[in-house]
Amino acid sequence: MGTAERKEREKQQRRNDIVNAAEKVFFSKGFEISTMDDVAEEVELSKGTLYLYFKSKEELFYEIAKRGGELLDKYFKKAIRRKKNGLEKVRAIGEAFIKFFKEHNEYHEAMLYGHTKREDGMDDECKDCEKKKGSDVFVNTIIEGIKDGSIKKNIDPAITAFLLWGHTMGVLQLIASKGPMIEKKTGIKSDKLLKHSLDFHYNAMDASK
Amino acid sequence: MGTAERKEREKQQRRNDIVNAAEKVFFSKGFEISTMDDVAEEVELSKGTLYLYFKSKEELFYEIAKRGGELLDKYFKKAIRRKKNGLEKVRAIGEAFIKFFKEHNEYHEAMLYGHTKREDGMDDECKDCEKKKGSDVFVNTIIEGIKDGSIKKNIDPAITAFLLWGHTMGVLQLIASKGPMIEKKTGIKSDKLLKHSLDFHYNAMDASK
Amino acid sequence: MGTAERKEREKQQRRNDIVNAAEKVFFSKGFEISTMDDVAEEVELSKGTLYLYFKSKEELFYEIAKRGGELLDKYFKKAIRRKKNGLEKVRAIGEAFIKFFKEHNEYHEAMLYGHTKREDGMDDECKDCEKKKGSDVFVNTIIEGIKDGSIKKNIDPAITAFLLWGHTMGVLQLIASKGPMIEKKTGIKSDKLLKHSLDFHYNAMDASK
Amino acid sequence: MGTAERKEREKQQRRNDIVNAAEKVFFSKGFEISTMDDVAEEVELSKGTLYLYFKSKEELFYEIAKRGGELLDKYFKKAIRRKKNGLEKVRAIGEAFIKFFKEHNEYHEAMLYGHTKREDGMDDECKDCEKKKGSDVFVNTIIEGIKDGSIKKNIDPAITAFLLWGHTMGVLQLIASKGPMIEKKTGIKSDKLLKHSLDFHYNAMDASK
DNA sequence: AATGAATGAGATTTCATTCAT
DNA sequence: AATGAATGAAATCTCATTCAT
Repeated sequence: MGTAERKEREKQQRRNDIVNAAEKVFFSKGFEISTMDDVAEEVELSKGTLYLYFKSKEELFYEIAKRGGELLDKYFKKAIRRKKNGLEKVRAIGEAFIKFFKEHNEYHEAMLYGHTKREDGMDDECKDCEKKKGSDVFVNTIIEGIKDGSIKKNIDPAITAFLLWGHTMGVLQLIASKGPMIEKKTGIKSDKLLKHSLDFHYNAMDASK
Repeated sequence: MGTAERKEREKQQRRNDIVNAAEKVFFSKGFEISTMDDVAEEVELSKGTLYLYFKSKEELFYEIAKRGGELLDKYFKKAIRRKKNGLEKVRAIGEAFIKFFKEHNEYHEAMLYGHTKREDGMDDECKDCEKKKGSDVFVNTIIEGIKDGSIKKNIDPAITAFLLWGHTMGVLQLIASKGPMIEKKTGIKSDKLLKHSLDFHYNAMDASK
Repeated sequence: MGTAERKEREKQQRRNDIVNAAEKVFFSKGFEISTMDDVAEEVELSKGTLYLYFKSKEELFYEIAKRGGELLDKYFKKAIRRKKNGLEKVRAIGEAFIKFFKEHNEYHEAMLYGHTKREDGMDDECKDCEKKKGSDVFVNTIIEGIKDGSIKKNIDPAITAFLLWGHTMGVLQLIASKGPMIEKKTGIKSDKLLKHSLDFHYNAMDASK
Repeated sequence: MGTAERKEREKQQRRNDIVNAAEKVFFSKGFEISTMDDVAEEVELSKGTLYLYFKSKEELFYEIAKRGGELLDKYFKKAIRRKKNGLEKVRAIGEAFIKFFKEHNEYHEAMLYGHTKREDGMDDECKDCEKKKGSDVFVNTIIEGIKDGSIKKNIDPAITAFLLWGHTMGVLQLIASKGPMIEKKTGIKSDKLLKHSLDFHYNAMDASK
């Protein structure tokens, strides 16, 4: 009794080990360059075994992006707890976003890649589930803010959420590729840029302004 | 006399031919998949010759992104002509941006790629020259607007330009990967999203508001 | 009492199930391509179990060829029943051969494969048992025909049987690979070719001619 | 002058070298088992180079079967020279067939394989060219024999040629797989079997009988 | 008896890059 | 300047077989 359960748990654990190893490799070498051999060596399993758990390199790859999304979602969830209205939650989400990429910059490339790649052939169930969640939080929070009066009534929640998401990603990306150069040339820190970007939106949607 | 000149011209011409061929191949097959063989066949030169003009596939690749940047720059230049003040110019630049990606969607992946990739080993001279130009237009126009009074004095030109750039790229990218889904789910068209994104900035910097 | 027997019966049954599944897989995918995984999935047993009953893929494979041979043998047995002399029996055997490959074309590749492959490492007990049977029928029938006067006395039963067998297989094979082309080019149907091939031998051995 | 020619010759030579090496490997290990690595090592070129000359293992493989066919054809051509009528030519062809497989038994598996394999994806130009030639010789010779009166008028040249071909292949094949066993059991030599098989046809088509 | 996770040696193929001519 | 043959390291994925439970 409980044997099947244990086995299932072990299987999940192994799957997990593989993703962990893949992360380690992918994060240190970059995605395109990393090979299944690298991952196999890191996790100390045979290459063949990898293919028992993931049917292609791509699938293993998406698992990482998914993880990033899930983790980001946790940041969001934690951030909006104990905030008293929609506007504050939006602000908190934005800050969580910044915090996430500060603390888990490794996921940046992974999630970006998920953005970039043409999406075909992936498990439909899994595909984008993380991004859906992410953007849903945005939309729902904005709607909440409109209802509770903290956010202006005349903005479109869907559009605003989409822009908030797109803008933040865009800035993060630009920072990733040009941040150091910007700082060198203008003295402006990446954090300041991000904060500006978010303030931009808060001010625009703040019902009290 | 003039022989050296002619030679130089021919060399440039050949270089150009190669980039043209590379574009054709890259745009039709996608970047990662395209091979130097493909390009060589398209341009009807031997693979070895390609390496006389570009020292790696990457460099050839960046040449395309550069072209995209230059073309975009032309769109900008044309857009701001005959606009009477900085604010209008900024607006025009934003619209030119949208127009550019509508008319030359092929460059999207190329320029995005330029954004994404870690930048090492590139010819320092070439690297980013196109983006510098692009963002310089933004900065200069904003400064002009501040001077002529059409743009609020209390904004930071560098930060604003950077955000304008990053936001627009971010939205474009999100549209590229999720645009169709967004339209299906919410009925919001990509154009509307982009326009919203730009209006966002205009309104925020418009000195008359 | 009877328990051991039942166990043995069950074991045989399971073995049978496996061969059935293997046939299904092999016949639908082709031999070289089929994998033990395919068979395991089809029979709803684990791959490991397959190896309890057959010590290699090859052995499982030969089991199918063997079955084909046994089935063919049944066709032969049935065909010669109620035939009054050796010559008629030979004719009947030939016709049974054609009938067999018409009705069980699936076995063609399997038996051919048995022909083609270098034979090493097979269970000596099993190897060729089916073909022995098959060709024995030929030899015995010819001997019978010589004894009863329906077949010429001056032919060598072993040689004739061997040729009958080889010729028929050769024609079947040629038909399998070139039959359609032949029919398209010359209008000659495969059946006609086979019949010709057999008539060839009957006439040559018919004592009354 | 002549440089291009020389280059072309060298290229053909190299192509030839590869096929030679492939033959050596394939003949000694068997086809399925042989790898491109084996061939590359034998010919002392890199694996990549092999793919410059042949676009797949299959194609390289077919080249060997083709060679076999061409060589067989030469045997045929040589055999029918100086024979005075169709019947004698048919007999000579049969003997050449036997001689060929005695002297170049290595080609047996190769050509058989060509027979067995489902034929798709091969260069249409090349595919079967050798077999076409081979069987055409048969048909033409039989027609010649009918015309010159050495072969019976009431036989169908196409059918007869086809049977002659199929029977001979079938016997050769059976000999290859069972020959030694046959000899052990019955004392009948392979040569005798082949001769019998051919005589069978000669007698049946000999107009003087 | 049955499982099924793990193996690991390889198979085929690709391609950026070099270099002798 | 141009060639293009050659390279060779890698990359992805497969699968018969084993073995601890």
